Amino acid sequence: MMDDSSCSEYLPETHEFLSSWCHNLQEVNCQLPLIPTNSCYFPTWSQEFSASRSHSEAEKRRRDRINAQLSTLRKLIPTSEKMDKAGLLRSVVEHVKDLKERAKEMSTVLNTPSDIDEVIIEEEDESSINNNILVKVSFSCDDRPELFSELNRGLKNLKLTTMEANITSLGGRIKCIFSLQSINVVCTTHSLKHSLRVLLARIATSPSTPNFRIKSKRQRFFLLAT
Amino acid sequence: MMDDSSCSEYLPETHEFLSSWCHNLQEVNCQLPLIPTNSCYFPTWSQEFSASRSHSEAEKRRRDRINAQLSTLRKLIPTSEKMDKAGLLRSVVEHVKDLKERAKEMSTVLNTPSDIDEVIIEEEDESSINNNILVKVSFSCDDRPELFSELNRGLKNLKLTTMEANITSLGGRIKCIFSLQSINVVCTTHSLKHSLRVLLARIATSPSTPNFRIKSKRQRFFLLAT
DNA sequence: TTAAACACGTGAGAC
DNA sequence: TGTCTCACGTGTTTA
Repeated sequence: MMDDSSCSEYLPETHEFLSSWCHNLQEVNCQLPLIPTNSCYFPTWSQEFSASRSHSEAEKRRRDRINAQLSTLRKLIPTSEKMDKAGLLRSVVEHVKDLKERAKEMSTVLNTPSDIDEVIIEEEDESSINNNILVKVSFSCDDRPELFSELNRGLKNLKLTTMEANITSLGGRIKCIFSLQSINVVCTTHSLKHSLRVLLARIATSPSTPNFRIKSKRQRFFLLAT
Repeated sequence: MMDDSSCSEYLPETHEFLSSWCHNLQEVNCQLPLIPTNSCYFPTWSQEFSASRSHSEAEKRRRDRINAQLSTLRKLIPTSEKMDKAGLLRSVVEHVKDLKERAKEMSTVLNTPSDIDEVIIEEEDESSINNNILVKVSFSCDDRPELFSELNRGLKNLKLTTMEANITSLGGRIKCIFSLQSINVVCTTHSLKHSLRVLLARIATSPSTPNFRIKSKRQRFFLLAT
């Protein structure tokens, strides 16, 4: 009944006209903001109308943001051209599950980094024999330049020496498999494992340096082994 | 002002009461369906009201379907717990791009099946020398039990013998690399390639046996290259 | 005619 | 306070 463009030309007469449409407006749930019949409230109603307009505009922006992502997804998922929103999202769910499963299978088969951070610590059998603590650590997280210096520093602090390391980096993720030996004779296996877990969890979740934004994040491929 | 449960108990008095709220209802855009002041229209309005109710119920079902998929996606995407819908979808887009990229990287590097069906046919250099047609075929599609018998039958029909085959199956996908020799002397290289492409496209898109429902029902589209 | 799908403007609640 | 997000009921369009 009233579009946005006519808002700036709003006049008391218009208000009267609009008011005449409803009575007992407190109870009727109109799509117009409530219009007091006493016209001295006009400025208030005007403000309300403007608020309502900005509200609907903000809501439109929100809808547009969501729909923009949906149409991006549509381009990413083949054969989703003519699907409705729910169907599209169902395909997306399937697709993501699928890709994750395959990525996981691949990492299992090829020992490449998994896409979830993980820390696995195993005690080697020789530990009890040699009176040394020997642990094997498998560690996955996002790759970033400072990772190794942080790892080295942390391991040094824990008085651990690296006997063997196998590092695989793929698609912005990194997987490290270490064989570590403790040179701290007073440390128990239990506390050592705990400290290691804390250290690695910290390193895994520590944010990257601000200027290291992986541009393609996935276009890097290098494979290191020792 | 009136919830669903009171609908079945709708009475003319109620209608009068509701009618009293508005006048000139043709022009006021109420959230109630239009209520003619003449009560002889009551059945019509009742129908309209019931239609409106089923409409809003259907709309609610639609919203629920969409939101169910969104919350499934939320579980699949880490760190998306407290994101709004647009943010969640942005993460999903990123995630899908990421996973696709990684899968592609992997298949490129490791010669494992890609997630899109593809047929690549190359003519071997010796073809011209030996007066034989030798082609190398790289073929990816969804894996299923009948695939090989279909392939064998198809290749036999085209009078092709398999000189060499390298087959990799991973995550419900399969990649076959064949070296094929034509024993049909009257066939041209061009027509042979075309027949092969048709055969492989048919096999790739042919539906699996009903009892072999692979869990990962991937969308497929076709990429042909020579 | 019915049913499904969408965009819209609004009220409620969070912060 | 204002700003943002969400669910809701509605009008419209298409099949």
